[in-house]
Amino acid sequence: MADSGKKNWAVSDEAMDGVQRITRVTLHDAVLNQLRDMIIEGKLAPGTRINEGPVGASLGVSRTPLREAIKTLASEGLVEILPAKGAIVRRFSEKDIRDILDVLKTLEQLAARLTCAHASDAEIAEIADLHQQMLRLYADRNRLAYFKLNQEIHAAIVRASGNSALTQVHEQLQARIKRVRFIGNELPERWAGAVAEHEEMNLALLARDGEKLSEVLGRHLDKTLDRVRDAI
Amino acid sequence: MADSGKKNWAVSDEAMDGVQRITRVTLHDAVLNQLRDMIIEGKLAPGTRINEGPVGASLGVSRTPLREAIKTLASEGLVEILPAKGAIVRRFSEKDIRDILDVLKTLEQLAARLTCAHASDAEIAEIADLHQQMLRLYADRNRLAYFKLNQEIHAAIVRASGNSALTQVHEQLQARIKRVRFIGNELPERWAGAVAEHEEMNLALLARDGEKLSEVLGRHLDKTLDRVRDAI
DNA sequence: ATCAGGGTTGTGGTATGCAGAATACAGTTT
DNA sequence: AAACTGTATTCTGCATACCACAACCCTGAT
Repeated sequence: MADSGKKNWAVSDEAMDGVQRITRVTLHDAVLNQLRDMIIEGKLAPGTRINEGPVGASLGVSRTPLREAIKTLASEGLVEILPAKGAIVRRFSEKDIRDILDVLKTLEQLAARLTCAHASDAEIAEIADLHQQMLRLYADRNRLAYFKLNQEIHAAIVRASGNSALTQVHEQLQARIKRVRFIGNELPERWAGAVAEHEEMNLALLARDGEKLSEVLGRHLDKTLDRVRDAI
Repeated sequence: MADSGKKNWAVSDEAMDGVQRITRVTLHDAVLNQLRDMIIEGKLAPGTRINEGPVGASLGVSRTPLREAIKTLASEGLVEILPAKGAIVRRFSEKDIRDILDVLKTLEQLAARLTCAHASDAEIAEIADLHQQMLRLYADRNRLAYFKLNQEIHAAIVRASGNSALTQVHEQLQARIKRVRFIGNELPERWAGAVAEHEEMNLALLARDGEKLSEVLGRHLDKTLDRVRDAI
């Protein structure tokens, strides 16, 4: 299945090591990411219609790539497409959020066991490092940066599982509730509680105690619903 | 969140009960489903390039909806898009399959508990009915129909959980390995084993024994990897 | 054999046109 | 005034034409 090309390269593979592939970003991708961010950040509120004309114009893009991006967003569950009416930013009910959190919980618990069992020391150290950074952001009460790093930690734990299907699905569901999750967590005591749970998570991770990590993550996500409930 | 329109209808809601909404299928959707089926059924083999020109022509569709459908397929993980090169049907390695099955197992086990706890008797009866139909197809050695019903049973168990995020994610992952799963299961003894497991599943479901159902599903999916291994 | 050019193909993107559905906006009736 | 109806307008869904440019293919020269 691997690349079986046997070319003799003028430049050795060794020499090309740290070189990062140049990434041609298609307009489709750019628009997709832009729109996704706008939804998550709330610049496009739930219920908002995505009008191809104006939106495309404001992004400086023709209808074609815009429409492609919208279809992709629909398949990711961030917008709904009503035939002949267009796309509207999806609105999540409390049950939707609960359902998503239930699945996320299960996924992260699976990831917890896999990561503790298989991840490299380097990966774990990196997550622990993220955790330390996050603590500093908490000390500074830098909510936005804290939030982003928080999401990144969860994503990193899942990624370290080495299961790409798991990573992708987790990312998809995480994206759906990012918005509401950010709005929640506003009260100081809730925030403090979340940080305490993360501290537990970090210890379990460093000890490679999958069961413990799974248990803490479960609690963490159970409480998340309470934390965000009034943000819906 | 429900429709809060307070119009006075000339026709009462009662009278409009059994009326099924007319569904306009956009070309985008039609093409999407068609292509997905073609990939799952193997008419588009892994590695095949989806050439916009010919494919569009053979489907009798212009590039516009075709390209939209391709982007959606990419987001579903069924094709890969290489910028400036086009889309190729994704090829799954054994590790990919294993990863997906691991996630599917976790998801179905979650569904098992939810369904046994919350599903209506009618839903469970319907699944049991599907099971009986499947047994008849097994008796007839009707592999294709058996396979489809088999997939439908798994999907129905998940759907009965009432968790739509779970349902959607499950469907997405299921679609990715449908193909390889169909090719597997060819040897009679494997087939018989799968049927036996389904029999257990059915009993657990009727007894609403979530733990038992979860355990059987776990075994079932663990064995699935063996069943399909040589089909990769 | 490797490499450099040159033609071909196909994608990514834009612009445009058009049928038909949705919506908004009347005008009419009761 | 409220409800209905017909019309105008907007916007989507889709097709088509067109272009730049990257990728591929082939051939010829070193």
